[in-house]
Amino acid sequence: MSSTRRNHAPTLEDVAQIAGVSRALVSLVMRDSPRVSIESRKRVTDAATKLGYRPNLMARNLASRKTMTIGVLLNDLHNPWFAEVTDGIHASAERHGYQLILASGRRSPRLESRALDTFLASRVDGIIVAGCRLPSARLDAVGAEVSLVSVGRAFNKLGIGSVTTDDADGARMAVEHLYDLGHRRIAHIDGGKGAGAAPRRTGYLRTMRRLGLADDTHVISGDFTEEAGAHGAQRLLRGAVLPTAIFTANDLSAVGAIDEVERGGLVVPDDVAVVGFDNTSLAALNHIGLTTIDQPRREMGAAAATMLINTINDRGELTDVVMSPSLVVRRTTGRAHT
Amino acid sequence: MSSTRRNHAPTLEDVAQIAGVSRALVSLVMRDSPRVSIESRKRVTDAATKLGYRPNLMARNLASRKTMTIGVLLNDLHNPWFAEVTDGIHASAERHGYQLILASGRRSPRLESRALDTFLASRVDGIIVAGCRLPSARLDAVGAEVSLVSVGRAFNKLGIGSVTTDDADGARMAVEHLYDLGHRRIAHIDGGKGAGAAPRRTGYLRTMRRLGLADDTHVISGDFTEEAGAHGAQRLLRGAVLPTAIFTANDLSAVGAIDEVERGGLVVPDDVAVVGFDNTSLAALNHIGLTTIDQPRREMGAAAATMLINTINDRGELTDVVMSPSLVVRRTTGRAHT
DNA sequence: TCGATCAGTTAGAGCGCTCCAACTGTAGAC
DNA sequence: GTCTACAGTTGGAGCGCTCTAACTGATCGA
Repeated sequence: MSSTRRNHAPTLEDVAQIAGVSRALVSLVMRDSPRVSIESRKRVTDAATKLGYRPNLMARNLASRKTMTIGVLLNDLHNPWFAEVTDGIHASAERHGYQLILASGRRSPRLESRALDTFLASRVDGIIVAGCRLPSARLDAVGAEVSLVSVGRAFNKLGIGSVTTDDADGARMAVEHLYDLGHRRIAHIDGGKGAGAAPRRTGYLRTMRRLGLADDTHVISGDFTEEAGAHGAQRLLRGAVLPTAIFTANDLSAVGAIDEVERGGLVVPDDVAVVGFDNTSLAALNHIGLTTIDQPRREMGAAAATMLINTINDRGELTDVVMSPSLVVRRTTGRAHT
Repeated sequence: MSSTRRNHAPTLEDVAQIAGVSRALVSLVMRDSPRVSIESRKRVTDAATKLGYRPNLMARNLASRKTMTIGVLLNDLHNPWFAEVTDGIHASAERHGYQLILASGRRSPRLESRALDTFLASRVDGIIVAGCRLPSARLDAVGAEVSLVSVGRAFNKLGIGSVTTDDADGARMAVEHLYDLGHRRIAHIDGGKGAGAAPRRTGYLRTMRRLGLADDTHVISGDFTEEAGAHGAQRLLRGAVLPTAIFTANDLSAVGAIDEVERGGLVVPDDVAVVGFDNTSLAALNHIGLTTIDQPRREMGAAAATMLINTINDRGELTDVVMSPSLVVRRTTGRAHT
């Protein structure tokens, strides 16, 4: 063991003693209270730096009954979407003086649930769940104890806020974009039970019907992974009638699908066009150049954090915010040649 | 505000009162002490579930003077490397009963430093920094207060542990692989001051020299980003003598470089071969198929966590662990045609 | 029968901080 | 000169828990 490691970190008491003032005064200085004289302040800060004093958050939070931190539950650290949403949360939280503690659910509802327990035990002031797969009832229970906002999945329930993109409308844009390029046989590889998958699927179906393409409708089930995209594309390639375009539930699946299509000897976008969803950094990689539906990920994160913080401070209500998606055209879509 | 939100969470005291026992007994039950009678245990747990009691971690940690949590500082949530290392840390921490709190440095030393302050204020039992860019002196100061392990960057200092890959050896493998394929003019787009960049650069230089290619040596400065890769490739394409192969400091740069090469009308790997470093999920995307140097990312994370936890419990020392890289050949390298 | 032993339980003193009410002393009002 | 006002400071009670030492009855051997 490092013998240089301090056994007992200095406390308020120690600082007070050195500075020759009361504990309460040191506490005031530490919290930047305006009603401390200049000289007292200096004596205290001098003593504090001399000792290397650092307020103990546990004690502070226990005494003040608030933590100024919000817990953020990320479903999957591997998907860039979460990193981008987190950036937005970070920005807003920082502006309001809140800290973040992150937890990864690693795509497992069990771990997600455990992380929420930890948040509750730590008495965070609020919780944001991103792309969470937990059943609604579980979130209700959590929401009853602390303010909670969900990003990427709507709940439309009192007591739980949400920030989502209009997924159905995004799907509409994707389909219409392909339609405008002359595509008719447009298939959809969906996201199964993942956050936002259902409305994207419905949006696809509805738009196809409206465009008179009901007979060309084809939904293949997936789960937001690259593998699901590849597998879905494989099934399409084996089918009797090849689609001229594929709309996938997210970017990762799109990448998987593209690969499988190319592996089958076809060219994207000439033989098969592909549209993703999310516009993550993955889609933006020039080498991939994926046409996709943009979600304002940073803004969504920021909106969620702001709503949460306002609620915590009784300056607002938890609501369901829906943001607008937009089409980003890159190189995986082009005129239909068939 | 939700009127259903409980104003005061139930405490040990409340549970004790309902169960008709002392506070201390409830505390024992909550910590699964073996010396509580079956019936007492039942009365307490019944009372606890009835009240929806949840131990307050702040209070517990304050009283017990340990937190059973380790702080993990991730430099960049956007780079898949960090997600993969975190998976390993998670696994080990879980096995030892430790919790994780994550923080993102967002590629900014200032934010990294602030996150470390929060960790210290929260009195975490130990800290793991991944890909950290903070100056050595700052980490020394932190390491003096709490056990600290760095992943991806070695310090070779007492009081700071590290888990790294043999970056120089990885670079050797990359260069030798290209050499074996007949390449001679092999350029390197480096990672500047990023973690691990220096040994990779030296490894490249040394190997080139050993292979008698000192005159073909060409280092272009970069910073581990896609843009740096693209920019580096651009400079190479404009140069008098085109290299037949590029070895980049990491996968992200490799992707940027490939794109720029293809944009210049050249074909990878026929005209220019490319080797990355890290073997992140990005390289593994079939659509990219990047030949790269694999780091055992999960293992590195797990090793760091295990070392840290052992140190915390006085069962081990902080050391510098170096893991072995390995070559993963995919589709961005092939025989030299020139 | 008596003390020793032991399982089970408890009171009480903290952990390091915040918050409140109360205090001190100086300045200004009259 | 007294009274109020106010800036600056303080003691002490608590936040919800853990931990130590001590306590209470059984149980048991001699």
